[in-house]
Amino acid sequence: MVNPKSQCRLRRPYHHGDLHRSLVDAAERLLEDRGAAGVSLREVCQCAGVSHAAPYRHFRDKAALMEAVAQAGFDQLGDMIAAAREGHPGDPVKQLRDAGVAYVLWATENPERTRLMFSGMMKSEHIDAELHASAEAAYEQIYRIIDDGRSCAVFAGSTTDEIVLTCWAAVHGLTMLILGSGKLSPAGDREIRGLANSVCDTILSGIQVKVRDTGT
Amino acid sequence: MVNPKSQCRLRRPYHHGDLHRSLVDAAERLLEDRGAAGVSLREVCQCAGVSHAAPYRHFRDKAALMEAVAQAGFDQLGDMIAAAREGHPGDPVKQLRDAGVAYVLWATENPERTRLMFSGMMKSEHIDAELHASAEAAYEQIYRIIDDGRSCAVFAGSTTDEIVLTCWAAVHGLTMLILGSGKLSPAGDREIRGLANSVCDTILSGIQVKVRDTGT
DNA sequence: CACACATGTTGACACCGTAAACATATATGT
DNA sequence: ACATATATGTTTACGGTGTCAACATGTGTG
Repeated sequence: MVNPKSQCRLRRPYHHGDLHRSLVDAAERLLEDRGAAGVSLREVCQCAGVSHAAPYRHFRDKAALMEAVAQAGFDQLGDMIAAAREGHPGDPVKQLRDAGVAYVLWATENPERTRLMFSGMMKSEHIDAELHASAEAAYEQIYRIIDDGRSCAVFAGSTTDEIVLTCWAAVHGLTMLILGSGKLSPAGDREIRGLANSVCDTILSGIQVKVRDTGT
Repeated sequence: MVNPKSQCRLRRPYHHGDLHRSLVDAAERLLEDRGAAGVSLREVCQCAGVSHAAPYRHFRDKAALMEAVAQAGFDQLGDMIAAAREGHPGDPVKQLRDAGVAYVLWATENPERTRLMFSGMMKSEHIDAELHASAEAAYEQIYRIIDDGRSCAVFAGSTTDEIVLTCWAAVHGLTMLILGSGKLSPAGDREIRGLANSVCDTILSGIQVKVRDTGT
């Protein structure tokens, strides 16, 4: 039941269609190649082809818009980890390794989004419930890997949560060091993969049940 | 050789004395209880009792001022780690554990400064050489711990740098998760200490030379 | 077809970072 | 000692930003 007029509505209808989405996309693009400090709401608007006050019909704040961007990031990141998990059914070690590498790779490919996700924005105040849920979902993926590993006596350690925390911390920390310090700024995926694997190795050798060493 | 006038110079001499320092201090205070987004150069000025353009005699930028704050942070952090190292001479395991705990504790006590240090500010562009040096010095402390540990066959692993990276990443990652996600927001030092120790344990059990298990 | 409502626009405001022109205190050379 | 140069702080001004209120324009519903 399409209004005949809408068939030839080719240029900027007064109503934008899906501004919410367009704004998030524009903000995402702008964020990734200008850095968080360099993204202005007004430019996002201009980039989405609307006036500078339009976003206020869809987002409470500039902060709220950025929260939406962060949430989208968490969803993507969670999917990457989920994929790693489903890629090696029944093999928690490989799952964990792949998940770690995927985490680092995604983050280095989306540095600004990653920074946004983890620093400050969601810091306190009134984090949106949805954002929190998305972040939780990503965490959940790793939790399952570790929990499976403990069920089949592959991983050892006091608590699942404790192991998850350590793994997440190690991978996340590596990520942040790569993104942040300028100290580590590996050129390509290959080197990043190497670092990620190295960190995962150490962690794994710390949480795997020790293989009985029967001497030479 | 004091000018007689200067003896009774009790209120605001036209020249501030040590504005550089005052500005860094004010920025630090303001940063820690308003968050990075809420610190305006103008308010820093007002807080230091000078006009809003005064900083430009001492800092190229607002960014440069924040870099100075970050640098001070790295110096403090490095000192904490150095103290942990010197607290247990000849015992790399304890050194590493204490350093890790000190790291996390300092960071949670100075959350905004920590966020500033590691996210974005130093990201690229033209990081000040001094800042880089301070960050490097902190890293150096951990390097020495690991290197000592390898020298006396306490730690095992391919490269010292690789182990340092993993340790730093794990501790730094834990820190960032505590600060960032809202997921972990431990109330007091006790719980933070517990988490830090837990992470350090796992790492240590991954990098220590395996004790020969001779059976039950 | 009239009216309510959602969505987008315009204009205004206070604030911010920055720069140029100006003022003042200290240092330096003679 | 005094004049002058330099370092440091102030004033004024400008463009850009986030946000809000008033207004305009479509869309849906009786």
